[in-house]
Amino acid sequence: MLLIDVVRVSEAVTRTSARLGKIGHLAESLGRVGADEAEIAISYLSGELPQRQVGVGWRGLQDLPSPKLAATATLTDVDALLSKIKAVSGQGSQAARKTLVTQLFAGLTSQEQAFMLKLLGGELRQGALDGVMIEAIAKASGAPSADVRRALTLRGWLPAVGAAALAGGVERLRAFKLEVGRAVSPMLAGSVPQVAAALEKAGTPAALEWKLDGIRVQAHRSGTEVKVFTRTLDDITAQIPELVEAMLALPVDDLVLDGEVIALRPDGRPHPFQVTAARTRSRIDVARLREQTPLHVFFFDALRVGGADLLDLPYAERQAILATTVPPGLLTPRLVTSDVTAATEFFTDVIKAGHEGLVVKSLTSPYAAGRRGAGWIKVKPRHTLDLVVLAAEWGHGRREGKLSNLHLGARDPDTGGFVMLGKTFKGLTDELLAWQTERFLELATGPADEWTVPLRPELVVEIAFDGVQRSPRYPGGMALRFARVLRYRPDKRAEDADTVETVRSLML
DNA sequence: TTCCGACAGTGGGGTCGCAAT
DNA sequence: ATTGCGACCCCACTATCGGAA
Repeated sequence: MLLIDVVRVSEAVTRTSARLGKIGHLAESLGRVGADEAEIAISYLSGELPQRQVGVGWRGLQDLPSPKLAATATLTDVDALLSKIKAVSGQGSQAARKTLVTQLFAGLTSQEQAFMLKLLGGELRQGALDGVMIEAIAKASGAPSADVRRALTLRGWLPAVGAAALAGGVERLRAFKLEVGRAVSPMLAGSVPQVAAALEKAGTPAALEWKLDGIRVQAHRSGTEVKVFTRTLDDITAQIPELVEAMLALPVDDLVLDGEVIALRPDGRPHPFQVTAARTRSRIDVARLREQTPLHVFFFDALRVGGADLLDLPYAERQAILATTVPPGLLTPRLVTSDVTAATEFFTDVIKAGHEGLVVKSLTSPYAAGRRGAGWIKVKPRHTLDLVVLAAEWGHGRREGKLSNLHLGARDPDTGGFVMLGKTFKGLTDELLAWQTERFLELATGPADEWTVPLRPELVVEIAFDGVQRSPRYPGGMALRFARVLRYRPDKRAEDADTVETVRSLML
């Protein structure tokens, strides 16, 4: 199949707003693709590369050669070149990489170039990713979408699942099994602001578990072989020897467990997330790092124990098996209750212990990939501050032409000025977006650059956030984590905004 | 007819490893 | 030695579609 065919389908999908229409376009093209190119087509049309990443980002895509006139590149051609680029990037030669990128784009028409730019930049924006592609695969192959989803959970990579479905329909899909050593798509959680609401959604009794602010891990053991995967299915086995040892110490030698690793202080309280992140990303001299900053693992689910697959069991049963498999010290603290008061107390306890919040889980739900908000619901406390809008940035995509991203500042009584604490674009409705664009342009003090409009510091906005973290970037040495807009405060003036001292007192 | 679950889009801060400067 | 880039950890929220109620 030619790349141009895929590009035309992507363009049609982008133009079509109805989801069923998008699915129709995608399914039609999957019906035409050959078996040897199915994985590539599915990959590209769901916005990813078969290589996952090739070491080329926006910077490596500057100064591209002029386009060809005739579209002759096949999917196989393009895929082979991308594999070469990935290999060269791995060896670290920027010049060789640039040569290959130039070669790739020199073989494409302007239409194809535009597509590959978006694909490599991870910004396809055609309104269809995995969720829509699952339905398209189902439609093209004649298999129920539930079977496609199920296979995706077990295999962890949609193009392989799609190619199998196109080649052999539902039978091939049902042949996918959990394989120890190969990552499974992890189950995700939705979120609500209150414990009571979470209980209601999950159904009672529900399991309440401590939410630890660390790194999600999926640990596999087959005999003496252990592998550890992150939420996005990257292999981080080498970075976490503590977890490897913990897995090998278990009395069962064929298992897959789900949990969280986190760096704890000697007193058992958690380090800031940044400490855990740094530890789990470091690959050099891990032996020394683990002495300074040991990682602890807390398991909360069992997908396979002693050769038995547990994914389809209700959570309560998986939990019971987990509890007999791992020692109590490695289990995530939990409480099973129907009582809102008891649940609220448990929430208070976990916050007092310095952790992030709770995950409320239905006792009856099976282990299902991707589906946020179904069986697992997280609850976290929310802080708020009244901050001043210092500047705004022009938005992209559906926010083009709107001032979108806000620069937030706290008042500094010593200087009479404001100290920037970060940015946010979250929480804005279309109406608010339109209003603020108009209002900001009245307050503009002149464009600083192409993207940012500095403002007279007059507007006060109420911001919700999860915490204050140490920042190497911002002048006050601190930044807000997960800041989002709650509402504007027209009743407040900049002089009424919260101060840097208030913010500093929240940083621990 | 209304409601609501799932999905995609729009970006945020921090950190590491590596190549170029 | 420092800087910039790519990748990947953590992530919240709104708009929209279409099936469920």
